[in-house]
Amino acid sequence: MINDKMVNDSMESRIRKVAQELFFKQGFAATSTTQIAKEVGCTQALVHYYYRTKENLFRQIFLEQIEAALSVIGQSLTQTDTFEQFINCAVSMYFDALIKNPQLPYFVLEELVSNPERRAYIRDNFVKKPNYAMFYMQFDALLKREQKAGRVAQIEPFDIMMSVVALTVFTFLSLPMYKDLLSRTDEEVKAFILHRKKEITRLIIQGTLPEKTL
Amino acid sequence: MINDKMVNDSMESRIRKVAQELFFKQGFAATSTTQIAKEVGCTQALVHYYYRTKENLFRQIFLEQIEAALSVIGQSLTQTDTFEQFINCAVSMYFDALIKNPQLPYFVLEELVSNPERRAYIRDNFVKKPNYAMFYMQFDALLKREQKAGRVAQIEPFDIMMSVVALTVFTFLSLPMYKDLLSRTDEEVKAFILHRKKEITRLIIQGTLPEKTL
DNA sequence: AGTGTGTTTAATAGGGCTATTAAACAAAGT
DNA sequence: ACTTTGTTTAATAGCCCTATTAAACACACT
Repeated sequence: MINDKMVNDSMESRIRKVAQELFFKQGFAATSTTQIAKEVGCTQALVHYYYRTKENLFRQIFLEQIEAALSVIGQSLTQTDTFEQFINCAVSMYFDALIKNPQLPYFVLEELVSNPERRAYIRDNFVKKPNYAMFYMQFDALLKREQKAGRVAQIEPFDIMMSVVALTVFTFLSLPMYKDLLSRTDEEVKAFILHRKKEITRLIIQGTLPEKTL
Repeated sequence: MINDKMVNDSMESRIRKVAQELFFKQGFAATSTTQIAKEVGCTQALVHYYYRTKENLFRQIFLEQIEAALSVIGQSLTQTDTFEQFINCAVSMYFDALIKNPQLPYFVLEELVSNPERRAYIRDNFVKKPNYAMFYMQFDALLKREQKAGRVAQIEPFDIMMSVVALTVFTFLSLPMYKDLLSRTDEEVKAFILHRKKEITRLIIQGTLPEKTL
């Protein structure tokens, strides 16, 4: 059995892989090309040979991750019909994606918060792109349809999105604190994530029921 | 009119004030004592004269902020009787506190996530202290009482806390993105915060209603 | 005037960082 | 055998950082 990583163990990809791990763990500022090189087992000059600048190396990794994260969201819309189905599906897919990549939320947050230029870059290259607008319009249409049918309360689509993202993302942001402050084992952390997934789905669905049914 | 800051404009406190602003804006790693000194208008040696190390200076600011943030939570319990009142009060106080200090959530998050030693420090000095446990027990008692009375669904107190904190904190974490990615004015940002405050309160209250009333 | 105390600066040691450059190395093509 | 091309290293320039030290400064007390 030969997998991707064994085939692709060139220095270039090893550097990239190690860099990603370290950037995820420590952020951009706290990670040096020297440290990356040491962990890879090559000289620091080689990191610059392949990627020229640290910023360059970082940007490649960052954009790839953003793109992957955004693509997850779009998928859940094509597969569902009712609002409840959509929430179930979206939260589930979101969680599954982040379980495989639990440091992603913090990584993206840190680099977007601490660097205004990166925000400008994301605005111009993602938010303004038709993909994003289309997703939002599709979601808006689904929601309006369900609201007309009396199955969902009159809440702004943006509010629902915000709440779902907040609850989901924060779960992963808080993991290091949950683990260390409350002295939890890895097993307990895993159980906590799955528990929150269920509770978040429940909260959103109940919280968006129309008044009539209350 | 003479206020605190005018009276207390000694170099020591000016350094501390500037340091806090910069740590808030940029985080620990990205802020240098040289930069602090430049902004204050003194030599970098003076920063070390008063605080000896950068870590020391940081820790003083960090702990003060944590302590202030935690004290806010406790207050809302003493003033309320029903669960709905409590949620209203807690979210409101939380929001009001963070509106005055919008960078606090990111600041605390960053330093807790990126530094395991600080987590250990917080665990030993705050989580294990009776204050925190007492708050949790009080909340637990209030919740159980309301659940018995059939006014609140059977949800774990920890889940409710997590959801409230997630929704509140994330609102402020996302502000830079909300502003820049969606090109919002400061006025719009302010309105957004107040809007989210209302929606979050609504979501939590409706999301914790017992089945019978649904 | 002189002494002491606390504040501030200039200078610097010592280290790590990014990025570049020239040289060594390896493998393939001719 | 020689050249070419791509990979890797060693060395280093140049910068910024933290922390320390000795010296200058200011002010109060006697």
